[in-house]
Amino acid sequence: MPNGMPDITPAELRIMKVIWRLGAGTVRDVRDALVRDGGDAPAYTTVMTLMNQLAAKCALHVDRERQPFVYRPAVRREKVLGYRLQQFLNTVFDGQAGELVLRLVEEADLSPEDLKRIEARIEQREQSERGGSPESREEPS
Amino acid sequence: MPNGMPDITPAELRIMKVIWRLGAGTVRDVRDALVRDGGDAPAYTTVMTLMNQLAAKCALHVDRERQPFVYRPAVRREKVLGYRLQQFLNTVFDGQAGELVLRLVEEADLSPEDLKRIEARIEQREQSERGGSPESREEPS
DNA sequence: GAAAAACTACTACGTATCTAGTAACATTCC
DNA sequence: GGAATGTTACTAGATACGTAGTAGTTTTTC
Repeated sequence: MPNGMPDITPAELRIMKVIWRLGAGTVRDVRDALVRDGGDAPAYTTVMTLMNQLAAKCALHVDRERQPFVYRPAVRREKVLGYRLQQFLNTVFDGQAGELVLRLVEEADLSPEDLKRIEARIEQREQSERGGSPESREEPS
Repeated sequence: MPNGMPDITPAELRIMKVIWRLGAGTVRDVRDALVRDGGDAPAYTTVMTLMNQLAAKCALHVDRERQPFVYRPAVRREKVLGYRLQQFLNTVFDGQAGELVLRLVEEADLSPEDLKRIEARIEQREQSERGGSPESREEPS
């Protein structure tokens, strides 16, 4: 399967985040949201350039029937973030997910609730690792 | 405190990783290591360019007494990776460390040993969170 | 329906990054 | 010491990215 995940730049990612939040929107919608979010929003035409680039790489879908054009996500947030995470993990931590998690647990700002959730997830994983997956049966000869 | 962390590009980071591994080395040492590591190593002069850039931004220290010049790290691996992680966390996951860790625990390739270590670290953290200072034990009444 | 406003397409420019070459300089080996 | 080899300094080009303007088109508003 070709991976097909579009390569989204940092500036483009900022746009995607707004669109994911809105569900759909025009250039103006996105630009306004950015203005509201933080002080330093790019110019209207800059936002448009980015959104068209995103459409060109199939990260956004454009409805050109409506005027003004309505843009909506063509890739799911989870997919994109997962891809970025994979890239980061490989390039910075050489794929050593253990080291990365350890660091986060030690240094990152995690609430007690976060910690609980994480522990639960680990339990769950250990559980399924032991008996769980139907694929990984081992038949001793 | 000024942050002072040099901004290291992806290509530069590949170099830093070799130098951290070697402890110290010449341009040739690094280039040879890259050749051995993977198939597609950059040209000798490319490696030199990158190493000089790293020296210019104080990520490497150059001993110009020796010939050929000997380069060694001027920043610690932990610091650099930590900085990158912070940046990644903020730009991609909006600082939501919980979400990031959860994802890793679910999807990343973690060995049972990794999981154990992580659990231990979480325990430790919850411990110190409750009691505050490391020495003060809290006995439930 | 004409003026005003909004929107879109196309182009452009500065900076960063990656890559590597060329020429000059130093070292080594007969 | 002179040729061969290795090293360094400087330069350069290609691509990507962020940013935004201008001109032309469409829509809205009197």
